[in-house]
Amino acid sequence: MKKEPVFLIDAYGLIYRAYFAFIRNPLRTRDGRNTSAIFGFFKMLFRFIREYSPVYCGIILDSKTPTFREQIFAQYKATRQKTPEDLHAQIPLIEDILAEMGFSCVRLDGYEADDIMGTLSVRAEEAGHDCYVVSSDKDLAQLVTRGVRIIRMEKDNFRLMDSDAVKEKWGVSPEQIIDYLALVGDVSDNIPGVEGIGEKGAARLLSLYRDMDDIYAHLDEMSPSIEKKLSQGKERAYLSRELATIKTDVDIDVGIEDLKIGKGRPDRVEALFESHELKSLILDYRELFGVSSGTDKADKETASLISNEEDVRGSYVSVISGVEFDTLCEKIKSVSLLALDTETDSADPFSANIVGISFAFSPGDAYYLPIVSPDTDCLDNSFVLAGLRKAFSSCDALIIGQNIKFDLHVLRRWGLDLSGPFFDTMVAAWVLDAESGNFGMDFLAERYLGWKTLHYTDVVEKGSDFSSVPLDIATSYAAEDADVTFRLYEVLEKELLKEGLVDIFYDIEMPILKLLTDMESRGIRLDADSLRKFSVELDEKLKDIEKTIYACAGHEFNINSTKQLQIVLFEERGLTPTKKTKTGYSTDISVLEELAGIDELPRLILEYRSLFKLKNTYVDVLPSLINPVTGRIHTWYGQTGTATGRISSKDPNLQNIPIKTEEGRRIREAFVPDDGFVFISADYSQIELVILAHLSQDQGLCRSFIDGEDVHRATASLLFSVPVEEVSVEQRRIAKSINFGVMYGMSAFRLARELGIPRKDAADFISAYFEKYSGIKAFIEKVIREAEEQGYSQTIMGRRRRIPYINSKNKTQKMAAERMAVNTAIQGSGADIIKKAMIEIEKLLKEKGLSARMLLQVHDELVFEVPEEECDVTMRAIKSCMESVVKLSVPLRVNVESGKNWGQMH
DNA sequence: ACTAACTCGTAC
DNA sequence: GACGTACGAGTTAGTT
Repeated sequence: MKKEPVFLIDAYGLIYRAYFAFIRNPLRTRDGRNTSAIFGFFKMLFRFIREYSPVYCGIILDSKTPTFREQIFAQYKATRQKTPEDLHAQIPLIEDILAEMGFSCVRLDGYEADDIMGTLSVRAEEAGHDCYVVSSDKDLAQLVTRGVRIIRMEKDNFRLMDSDAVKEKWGVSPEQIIDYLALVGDVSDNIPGVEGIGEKGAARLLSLYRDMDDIYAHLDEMSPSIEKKLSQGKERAYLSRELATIKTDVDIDVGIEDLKIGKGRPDRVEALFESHELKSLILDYRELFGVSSGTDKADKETASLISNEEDVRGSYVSVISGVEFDTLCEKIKSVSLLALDTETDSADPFSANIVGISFAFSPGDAYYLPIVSPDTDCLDNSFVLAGLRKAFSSCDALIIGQNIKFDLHVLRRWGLDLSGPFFDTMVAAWVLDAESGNFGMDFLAERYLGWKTLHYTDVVEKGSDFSSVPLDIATSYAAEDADVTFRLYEVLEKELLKEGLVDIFYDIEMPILKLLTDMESRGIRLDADSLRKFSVELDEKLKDIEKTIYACAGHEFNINSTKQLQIVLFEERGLTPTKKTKTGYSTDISVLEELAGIDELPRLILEYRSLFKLKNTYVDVLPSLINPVTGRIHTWYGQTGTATGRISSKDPNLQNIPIKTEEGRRIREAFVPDDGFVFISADYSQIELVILAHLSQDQGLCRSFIDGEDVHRATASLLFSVPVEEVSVEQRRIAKSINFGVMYGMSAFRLARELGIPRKDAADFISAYFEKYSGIKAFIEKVIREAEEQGYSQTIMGRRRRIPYINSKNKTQKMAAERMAVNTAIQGSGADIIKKAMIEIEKLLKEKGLSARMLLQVHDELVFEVPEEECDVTMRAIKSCMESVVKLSVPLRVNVESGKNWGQMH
């Protein structure tokens, strides 16, 4: 009869894996001890036992003292991070539990677990047992023979690997693994390997030659570069081989019979699990080891504790019967607050299909309504849709959601329209603290509720989606989201009130949310054919320039690699670098422009770059983003994407479509209105400078706007003391640079570079500017002072942004913070104004019965699609609406134009 | 193979 | 070090 197999478990491998699996969300006892490693280790061990029912099973540990490998090579594992203290503390606890369970733990000073496993595997095989080494370390593959195999932990599965599997995975046989490792090296163990030989190269060499000696005996057959690498790395290769070789003859006093799992002491095991507050492991343990429960009392306590845990989760209801659904609908109709969250099969709001909807009506009272489920019959979809439609139409609750714009799209495409009012917890958190940059629900739950949520990745397998999550898990995840959203609402609502941000939130951001949803779902039409033609033209031009560049450089290279370009420009051609980056010399546009006068190549690179950018960022991408259902492009407007209050746009970003160059403008021209419609574009004239004038009340700046002058010309006139009509083109250019520079806190260094003048001259311009515009100087100082005192910068409508480093002792940080403070006051006010205008325009259009559709917002510009016959009246309405949305002490002017494409206007 | 950091370039 | 706010393409170096 065949002998029972012997299993050897690499304990540290499992322990590390368990600990880091929970690293973002560690398990802790009530008094704060980390128990992630204990929990994860035994979960995995139990799963292993369930699958393999081992009789012989040794738990093998690494030496606590340095091993012989460190003696050979001091750098061995030198780059490893030190074991975290809270992990280290769990190891003896794990050993204790294992001992009480009846497992033998084996370790030996001076040797790694690998060496012990190697030795015991040989002994097991000799004694006629099959042997399995449980580890995910690829080094162990060298132990594989006919009788020895390895079991790798992959995600949640165990994968058995024999000789063929090793060959398939690494391309070499188990006997060659040592040589393979010696050539490739190992980053985590800090084994050097041969420099320049990677996995591919090593596998190829070992398919041609038996082993390393064989390789070195035939160096003359190699290509020159491989030969060079090998001969230079010979010493390291042989050292690496020694390090990678697992010992199979360690002098250790352990026999196979010692590995037999002994009789455990269940009461002690359970007490230990209990002391670590890991009750679910007790159940697993009892089930696996067939332990009859201990005393009645302990049993009852445990059972009640476990059911308590389940009570919290179990109160989330899966809605799968008609009666439950009816009850849910009744609730929707009668409540005044309702949190909802949709689950979908994709993160893209314009293609995602609905998988389920969760609702919460008060803290803890949450429901999950599955639409699609892998393991449960759902209610008829059209029945559910009809029922929800009816319920929502007679619902007047405040609808609460996290990133609810997404849900609105999904529901709308499913056939369910919600009209609000809305409360978006993500937007609320952003209004409260835009600087934090994180508005994800998991983060907010932790920050505002101290609640650790189930994470999406805990529930959905990688590469899969929510439609394949079993109902009970889907319910605990989805209903928790709705529950947490509801609870966040309660906290955030109070915070908004306390911080005086209620108006911004309810009067601006929530109406904007609705508006953005409409703009996004309308989308915009694109003339894809014209772009495809353009793409071909660009491709030809690029190929030409590429050839010219190679000819000019004398060889081919990757033009897109700044690293290679640096070599070509600054080494081969001997050009002088004019600017540095963190990693080397800059090759950006300003540098190339300077060099273009001296050398031909930089000019070619400039042209190449601009065309390459156009083609790969816009021309080829935009047509691919046309939605097959609507035939239009649907951008995603980010309402929480900026720290200043602006809106952002992505997939595609329609806020950075080229306009400055003739070639770039062709892309704008590809944006066209629907048949029978024209575009209207309305943009604020110099809005940020107007705001600066208003906020600073600077006399000179206000004057030029009141008189309706060209501001840059007026600035030049003041700066150079010449009459307005005598300002030269050059003078206006300088004035324009300074006008913008001031709002961004530009330095003399930068201005000098931009204008190509000495730094001293630039500094003189700036000080002359502030002398003439003394009100601006005072304004900047005031904004900075307020930020220093309050910790935040404020806009015209009371929106705030925290300025973290405004009181920093570090001068660079401090100055950067000052620039942020000043710019936020201006840029953020601009954002406030156009947002308010958008809301007013939408209202006015509705009142007047005009059918114009707002499509795009580009910070100071709005683009509409209007029926041709309504064009003129709509243009007038929009203009007057935008100009009168705020009362400033200087006129706020708007240019309106109409056109048959986006590029035609301006 | 995937990810993060870096550089560059487009817009306002 | 040196100009604010975004998004995104491509390269490179580091990690699985």
